[in-house]
Amino acid sequence: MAHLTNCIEMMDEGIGRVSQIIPQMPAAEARLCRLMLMVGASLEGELEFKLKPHKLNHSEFLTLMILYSRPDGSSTPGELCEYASQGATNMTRIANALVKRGLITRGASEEDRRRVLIRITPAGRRFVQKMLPPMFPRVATMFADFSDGDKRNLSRLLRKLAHNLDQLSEATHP
Amino acid sequence: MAHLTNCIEMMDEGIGRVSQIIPQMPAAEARLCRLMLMVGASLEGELEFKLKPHKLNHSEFLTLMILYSRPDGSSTPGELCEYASQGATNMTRIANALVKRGLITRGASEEDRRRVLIRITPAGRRFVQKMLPPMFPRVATMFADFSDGDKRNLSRLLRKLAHNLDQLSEATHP
DNA sequence: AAGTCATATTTCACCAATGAAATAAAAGAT
DNA sequence: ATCTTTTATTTCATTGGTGAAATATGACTT
Repeated sequence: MAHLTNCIEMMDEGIGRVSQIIPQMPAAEARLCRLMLMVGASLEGELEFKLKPHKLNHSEFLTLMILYSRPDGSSTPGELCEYASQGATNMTRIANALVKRGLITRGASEEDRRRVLIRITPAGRRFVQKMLPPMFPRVATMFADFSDGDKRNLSRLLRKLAHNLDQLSEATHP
Repeated sequence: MAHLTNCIEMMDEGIGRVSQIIPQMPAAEARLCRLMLMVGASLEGELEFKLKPHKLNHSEFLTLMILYSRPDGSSTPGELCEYASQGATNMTRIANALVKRGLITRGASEEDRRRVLIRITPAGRRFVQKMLPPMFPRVATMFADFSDGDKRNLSRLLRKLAHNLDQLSEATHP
């Protein structure tokens, strides 16, 4: 039988029993949390699996994609840190790796010479355009049996949850 | 401004631009993937944050909770590996850590003496019962503005996605 | 009884990620 | 002109997970 489905079944029963011992527990919400965590981890695994042949990890891929998606194909380490949710140390490492492979370049900014301008190269663009399309079928398959309404709904609910998570972390680890 | 919301906005624009360059891309589905990955990672961070004061990591917590949720409070390393999605080596480590803290015990099984019976201790139960309730408010807050229909829908859609992911990985990395 | 399979642990080596602190360089403020 | 702030890099130590191979033990098969 399939792994994720197995774990979910197990989790359902487990939470059922725990909420009998501890009735104050918000059982439905706890289930949703666990579901999100499991599916998220599985999706993460899926992605890493597809990236491995290209010798990219998630952060490198994300960084490259951010650059690719920029109108001018460029950004700065600080900005990339923010959007790729990485520390500065790690971003330096990521940029090093991508520069070494010729997918991006590093250069000093004209206006503010403290800043470093990171720019995707033509080779970087070609690389993305070559590696992306083979992923499409699998992504499409994941949502193959989702109606348009399903997709809209999932999108809406995830965004709502994201908003609440932001509020939470802003309130506590500010 | 809030971090996750920021990243999502950025992602939305990025995918919009990429799908203009590469029109075959399943843009809506790609968005859902990224959303899942972002929210999942954030939730993971939330959880680790709540576990840190108790000096537990996610795998240890999950293992302990599986035991706690069992009618008889016991399991075997192999089974725990499966449901906690961990390798055997890691499960040995996890069990070591929990035994050292007196939260579980290890003993030989009666029926099959190859097996090791892992059992949660009374101290382990008390530990769980003490650490769990303080998490409830935050979990509840995450879904505070979700209607019952919202929750049902999210649950349904995540399970559907989980099922598809299982199919996918069964077909490819079998 | 011998051989094979199943279960768990240990050891070892390794890689990925993380993050704090020190450093460097340039911009901005007073 | 000096001090402060911003930005990026470097260094270093640590953590966490991973995985292969060897070992030990007991069960199952014939």
